[in-house]
Amino acid sequence: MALSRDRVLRAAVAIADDAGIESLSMRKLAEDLGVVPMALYKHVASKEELLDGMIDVVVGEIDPPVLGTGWKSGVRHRILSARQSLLRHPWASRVMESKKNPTPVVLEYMDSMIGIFRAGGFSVSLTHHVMHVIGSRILGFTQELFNDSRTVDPEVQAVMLRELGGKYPNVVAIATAASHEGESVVGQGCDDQFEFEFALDLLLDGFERLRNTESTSINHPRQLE
Amino acid sequence: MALSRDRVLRAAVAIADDAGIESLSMRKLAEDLGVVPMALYKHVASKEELLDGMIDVVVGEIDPPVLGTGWKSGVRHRILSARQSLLRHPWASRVMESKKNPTPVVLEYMDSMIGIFRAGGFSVSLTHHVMHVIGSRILGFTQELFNDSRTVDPEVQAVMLRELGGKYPNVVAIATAASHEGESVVGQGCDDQFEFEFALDLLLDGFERLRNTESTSINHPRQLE
DNA sequence: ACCTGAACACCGTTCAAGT
DNA sequence: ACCTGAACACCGTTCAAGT
Repeated sequence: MALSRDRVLRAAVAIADDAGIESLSMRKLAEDLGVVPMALYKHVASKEELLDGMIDVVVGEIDPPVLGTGWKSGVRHRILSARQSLLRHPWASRVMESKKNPTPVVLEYMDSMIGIFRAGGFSVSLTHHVMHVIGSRILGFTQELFNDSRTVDPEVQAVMLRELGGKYPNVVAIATAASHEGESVVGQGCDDQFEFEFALDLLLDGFERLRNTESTSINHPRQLE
Repeated sequence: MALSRDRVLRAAVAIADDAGIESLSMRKLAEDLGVVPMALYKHVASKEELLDGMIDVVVGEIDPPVLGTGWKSGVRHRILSARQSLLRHPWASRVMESKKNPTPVVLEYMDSMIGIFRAGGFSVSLTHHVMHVIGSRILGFTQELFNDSRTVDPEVQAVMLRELGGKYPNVVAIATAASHEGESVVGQGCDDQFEFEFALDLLLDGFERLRNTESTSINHPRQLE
């Protein structure tokens, strides 16, 4: 019955699910919990942090990675499970896209996804491209991960990286390799234009292949599993 | 000097570009224009309609389709130009995703994109799948286009379709073909789960091909043009 | 008939006053 | 020391009063 961060987050998710994210206000949330608005601020520092916590609830519902079934089915199941979460909480992807910094839970999700590709024999560099391709499709936060590295003191950055490397080794490996020219540990982040065209051409080539084989196929060129 | 819809929209886009979409309020916009807040409501019915108009400004900046260079380069240039617009106006994709109904300008953009694929020899059905794949990447509104068709009177729907068909023949062709079982003109819209898996598998197959050929290639398996 | 100030019903968050 | 009501600085939009 006592108020807790968990109870606050779950009530907020329920409001957003039922009435839409635009109906979620601190005052409405407090009312639903039978509490004075200011009481919420003991469990979340601000509405911003409330939204972060709500994203973590959604990401926490994604199935853990299934190991030993090959990278392709591993990634496939993970992404389809993520989609189920996002369908249950339609506000989540938009909220995710509106934030500049991923939460630890989101980083953890990305790290384990990267791990699946690496274990499947993908090079660090190819994994990086591939994460860009699926990133904006499934969870729209990848591109901004290290985008402020230019304005950060390189020494502070190195410390940050070493610290993060303990918890998210795969993410750090990708981010480090992203400096194509290698002038610094992280460089100026990765070449977004390159990544965008990489993804675009991957799709266009796929479209071309489908078009060329369509005559030998029916309506749906691919079976549902 | 006189206030006009166009001047209101351009001022709103300027605020969102400079200070972020969260800084855009009717009151701030009025102040920037040297006008009392209520004066805006003669040119836009509500903030919602203001946002629609702003999206139209952004979409209006996308280059018109280049004809006669083949579907692949046509689509490629169109999408890269759309990306430039969205980079100039970083708030635009999020606003677009938050709306349930596309504006006529957006429909027009989709219609001409579909036209490029059709002229390039893509079947209606394949064009439909392919639009789903790029839709959520480039402009995130495709999926919701006809999602309320179940709750609409079929007769009203038929009239709507005939009317729309004049302006957006390609969009209507795609939407009509989307009823896989053909029980009604539009049916219950298209099978989102199928479309999602179609896109996912297209990407996974592409990843696999890249992985398999990576040993014979260097860092970037694909040249920038 | 047109225009607009004040008002209404909200926000997220601060802060001082009360216990 | 803790808790919280009132207050502050905002919203989008309505509406009646003024011209």
